[in-house]
Amino acid sequence: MAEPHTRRAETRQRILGAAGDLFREHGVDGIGVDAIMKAAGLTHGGFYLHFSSKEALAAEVSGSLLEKAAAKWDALSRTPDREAALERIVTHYLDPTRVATGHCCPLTMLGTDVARRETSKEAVGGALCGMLDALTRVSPGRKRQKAMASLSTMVGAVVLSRLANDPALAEAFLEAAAASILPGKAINRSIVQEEQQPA
Amino acid sequence: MAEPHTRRAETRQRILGAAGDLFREHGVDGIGVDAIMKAAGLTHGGFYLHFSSKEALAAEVSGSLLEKAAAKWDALSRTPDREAALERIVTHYLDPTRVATGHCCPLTMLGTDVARRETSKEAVGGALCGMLDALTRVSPGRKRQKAMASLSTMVGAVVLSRLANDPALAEAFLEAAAASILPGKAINRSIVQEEQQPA
DNA sequence: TGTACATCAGTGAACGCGCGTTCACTGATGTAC
DNA sequence: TGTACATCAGTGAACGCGCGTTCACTGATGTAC
Repeated sequence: MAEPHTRRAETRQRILGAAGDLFREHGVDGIGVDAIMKAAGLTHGGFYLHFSSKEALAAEVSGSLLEKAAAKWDALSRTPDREAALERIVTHYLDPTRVATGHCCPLTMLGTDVARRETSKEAVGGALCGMLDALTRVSPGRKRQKAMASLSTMVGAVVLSRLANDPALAEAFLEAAAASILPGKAINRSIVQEEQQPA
Repeated sequence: MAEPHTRRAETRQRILGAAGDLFREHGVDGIGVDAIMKAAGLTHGGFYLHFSSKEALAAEVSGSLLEKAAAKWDALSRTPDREAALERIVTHYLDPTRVATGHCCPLTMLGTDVARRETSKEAVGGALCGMLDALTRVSPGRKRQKAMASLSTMVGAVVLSRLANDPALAEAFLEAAAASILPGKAINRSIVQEEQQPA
């Protein structure tokens, strides 16, 4: 239980995880290094053993969060039933409980933060293309332009939903977006919430 | 040239204007009160003569920026030719030079900041509904759901465009969004850029 | 018109605080012989 | 197996700095008589 470089790498991952949660909730400028380290169960002094600066951490967090999302979409998109895959991606992305609790796409919570930081933009570029590739694969006619519009709709709907102070309006944005991307589909909430409903 | 309450009100507006620019560029947490006051041609001490706190300023800036946008859309939407009005709103919103220079919709630049602040959310609620009303008025069939999806697409496209580090990709997001909202319309850039092109 | 006073917008020094970053140190684990 | 040393992850005090906010003061303008 004492591999040489394992402990260090594990700690690093723990810091990345804590930073991901806190950056999403408070924004990069809204939370300090010491709060992140405390959330990771450490003291602030050790931070620079793992990252060269807070900005470097922000870039790496943004990149890794988005890569995780891209990998998920990629896996979902490599299926024979592309129509069902698109529906799964969209319905999961626009799930109201995920949006309301803040467990939603990093693009919508860190988007402006990333846009203001050159290093973060670079770190995120590859994953963004990966998400577009996956979405293109399952879009009608496999049109990239269609995928870009759908992604825009999803991102915008989540941003607007989190910004609306009326809960009904917040949900309406998500539903309108889903209906516009999946025309003719009745939105099947049970797919998403299946484990929460006993009956 | 010395009306009693005019000077104070003018200064207040100057602070609001400077804060609007700087908050959009750096985020609310990314710029200080003293930088805002300096940009308004004042020293930082006088700030609290006009606003009770930085948070209060953030809420008022968000609200007033969005109300300005809502008023513009409202005026544009009250026209007999609703199809042309929609095209104008969308084309102006998605204008690549505006997006690239940061002179674009406050929703896309302050959205996450507002979503994290209860007072800002409240200040913005009315204007958001106003924008939706205007967009509904000029949407096909005057369907509110359609307007909500279109607004989502526009907001998301601008967010993604600012986040993409490849300029071609950045423009592609805007074009894809316009094409999806205005189907069958060839995008007429000359409407937007008419004063920049001599010939 | 002139003087004395009141009002008011703005100044700039000062405050306490929290931030990002550094660094001398600790203590646990791994290695050599 | 035991001792001596090296490595390394993490600690916590300390740094300089910039932040949001306060406040005693200034100087220009408005008002009273």
